[in-house]
Amino acid sequence: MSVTIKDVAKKAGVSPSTVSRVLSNNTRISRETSQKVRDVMEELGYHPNIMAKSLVSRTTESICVILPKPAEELFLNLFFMELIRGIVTQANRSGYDVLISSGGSEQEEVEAVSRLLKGKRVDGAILLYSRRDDQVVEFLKKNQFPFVLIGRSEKYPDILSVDNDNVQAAYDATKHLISLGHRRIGFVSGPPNHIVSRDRLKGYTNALEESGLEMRRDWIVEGEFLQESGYRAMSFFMNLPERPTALVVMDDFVSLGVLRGLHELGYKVPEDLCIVSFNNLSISELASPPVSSMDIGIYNLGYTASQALIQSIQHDGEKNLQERYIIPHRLVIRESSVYTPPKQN
Amino acid sequence: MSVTIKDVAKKAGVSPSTVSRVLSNNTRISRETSQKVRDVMEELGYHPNIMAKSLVSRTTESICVILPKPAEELFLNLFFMELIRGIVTQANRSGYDVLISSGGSEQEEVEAVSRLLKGKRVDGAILLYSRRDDQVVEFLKKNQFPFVLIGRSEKYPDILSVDNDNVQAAYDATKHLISLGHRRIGFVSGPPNHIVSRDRLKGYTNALEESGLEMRRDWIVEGEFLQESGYRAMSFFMNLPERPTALVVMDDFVSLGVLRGLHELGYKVPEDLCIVSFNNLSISELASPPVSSMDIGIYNLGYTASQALIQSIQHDGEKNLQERYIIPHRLVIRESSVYTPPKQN
DNA sequence: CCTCCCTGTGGAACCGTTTGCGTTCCTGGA
DNA sequence: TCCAGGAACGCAAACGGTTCCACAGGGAGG
Repeated sequence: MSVTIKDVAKKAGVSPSTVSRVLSNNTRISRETSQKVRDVMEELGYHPNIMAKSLVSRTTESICVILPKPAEELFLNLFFMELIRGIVTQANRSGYDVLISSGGSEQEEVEAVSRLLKGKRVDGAILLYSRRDDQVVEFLKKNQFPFVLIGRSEKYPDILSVDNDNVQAAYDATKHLISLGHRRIGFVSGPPNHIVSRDRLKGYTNALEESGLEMRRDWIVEGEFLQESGYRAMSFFMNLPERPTALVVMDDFVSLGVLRGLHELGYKVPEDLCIVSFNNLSISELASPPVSSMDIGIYNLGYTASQALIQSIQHDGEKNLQERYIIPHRLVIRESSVYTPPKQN
Repeated sequence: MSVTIKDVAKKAGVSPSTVSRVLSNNTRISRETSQKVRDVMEELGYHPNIMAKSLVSRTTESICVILPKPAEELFLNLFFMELIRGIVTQANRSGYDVLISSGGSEQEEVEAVSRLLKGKRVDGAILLYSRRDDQVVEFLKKNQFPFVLIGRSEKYPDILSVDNDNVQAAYDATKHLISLGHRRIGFVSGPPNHIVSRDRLKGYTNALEESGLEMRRDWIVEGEFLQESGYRAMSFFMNLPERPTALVVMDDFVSLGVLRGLHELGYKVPEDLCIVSFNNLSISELASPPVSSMDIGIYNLGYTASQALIQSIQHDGEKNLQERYIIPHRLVIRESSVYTPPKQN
C-alpha cells in the first residue's frame, strides 16, 4: 500500500534502523548514507507513519482543546476564534497538531478528554476556562495529565494556567470612568459561576470603594455572554428611577446588545450612557459609536497557553516551570466613553 | 505504565485476543466472559490505545480541516467559527476527531496536508474554500485521498464539495433591491481569485441584465473580506459623480466597513444608500442599522461537509455517493434595505 | 603488533492492537 | 457410537516505527 521505512531501506540498500536514524538526525550516520537514504525517501515519496511512531515513542505531538460545555452557543463568539487561532499558530510552530473537541454535557467532556488522554491520542489538553467546580480539571489533575487552564482555578491555585489579572483590569476600566467624572457606574456581569465574572466584579467594587463611591446591588446585573443579555441589562438600567451614567460591561457582544437597545429607545452614547467593555473584539471598533474596550490579549492567551502546555509536556521531569502566566491588558478608548456627565450631586 | 489489553487479559484470565473481541463487540464471545472482561476493564480504568489500534486498522477516525492561507487575517472572521462549529459537531457525533491546521503559505499547506494524510494521521480533509487554482486540491486528488471542498472547483467539477448556489443567491439579493425600485446598484466583491466572488458577480449581473439595467464597470469594486475594504469601497462610490443608490456586498464585515464610513461622512442608511450583504453573521443583526443579509447556512455548510467526508471515507468502494451538496440560502431583510429611492431617471 | 575505542551499521525485540487460523469442547444427527 | 460442525477462545503474525545491543573495521596509543 503506502511506502514504509522498509521499502526505503531496501531500495537504499541499508537496514530499516539506518533509515530510522536518518529520520531522527542521529549522528553516527555517515554523510553519504544519510544523503542516499534521503534521496530514496524523496524519490519514493516517503512519509513516516505517525501512528507507528507515536506508538513506540509514547508521544503524539498533538494537543487538544476542549471547548466549553455550551459550545453551541458560546462558540459563536469571536473570542474563541481568536483563542484557537493563537493556540493553533503556536502549536504548529512547535510541530504540534491541535485537535478540537466539544462536549455536550460536562460528563461528555470528561469522557472525551479521558478517551483522548488515556487513549494516548494527545499529549495534553487546553481547557478554555473553568467554572468554579470543574470535573474535567478534577479528572486531569487526578490522572496527572499535562494540561493548562485558560483562566484560573480557585480550588487548585497551583495549576498551570494562563490568565489576565481580571481584578486589575476591571479596576482599571472602572477607574477610567471615574476619572471622567462618573459617580454612578453600573456593572453588567457574566454568568456567576464563572470565575472571571467574580474577579471583574471585585475589581469594579475595589475601584468604587477606593473612590468613595456608592456600590449598589441594583446596579449590578448578571447575564450570559450574549447580546440578549446586554439588551436586557440595558432595559433594566434605563427603567431604574436612579440610573447610572456609565456601564462596565463584561463582553463586547453584550455591549452591542446594550448599544442596540439604547439606539432603539432613542438614547445617545456616550451622552446618555457611557460604556466600557471587555475583550476588544473587532466588533467593538466597528460598532457605532465605536466602544471603548479592555484588550485582554486573547490571541496571546491562546498562544501562551499552547506554549506553556507544550513546554510542560516536553520537560516533564523538571518542576521549575512557571505555573501561572498573566497576560497584560490594555484599555482602548473609543467614542463610547469620552463624555463627562454634568455634575448633579 | 498505562494499562494495556494484556493487563486486562491477565487479570480476567483470558487472552488478549479475547479482550480485543469484547472491545469490538464480536459475537462468539460468551456473555459471561464478555461481562467479566468488561468488569476488569472498568476496574483497571482501561482505555484502548488509539495509536496502536489505528496502526493495525489503518484508519484513524479523525479528519482535518485546513484553514485558508492567510489564516492570520481571515481566521478572525466569525464565518470560520461557524463553519468549524458545524464540522466539529457533526464529526464528534460520528465518532470522529477534528484536527485543525493552518499553513502560512500555500506551499506550507501542501506540506501540512501531505504530512497528515500520507503520515496516516487523519483519514480525510476538509478544505475551507478554493482559489481558482489550488495546489492542495491538486495534491489530494492526485493521491486519491478523501476530501471535501467547501466551495467548488472550476477545474474539477466532479470533486466532492459542499457549496451554496452563489449565482442564484446574488441574483436573489440583487433582485430584492431591484424590486424595491433601485435602478443603480453597485457591487462590492471579494478577492477576484476566489470562485465565490465570480459566482456572485455573475448572479448580480444576471439580475441587472434581466431587468434591463445598466451594468457599469465602475460600480463594481474588488477587495478583501475585511472591513477596510468596505470602507474603501464606500468612499470610492460616494465620490463618484453618479452614485449607486444601493449596494450588494460580499460579506457582513465588509458591510460594517461601509456602514462606518457612511456614518462618518454623515450619510444615512438606508435613505442615502441601501445595503444587502452576505453571510448573515450575528454582527449584521447588531449593526446600526441592522443590515439585510443573505443567510447561506454556514453552520450547515460545515455540518454537511463533515458528513459527506466521513461518508466517503467509510464507504470508499461504493461510488454511488452524491458529489455535490447545495446548501439553501435565504435572504434576511432588515432595516438597511427597506427604502425605495425617489424616481429620477 | 596487540588492544581499545570509536564510527557506522545491522539484527531483533518491542510498542498495543487486530485478526486469520487453529484448537478444544460440546452438541446433535446418522 | 462416531463424526461433523459450531461455539468459544488462544496463538502468533502483522501494522510501521524506534532503540538497545552486537559487531565489523579502522585508527590510535602503548
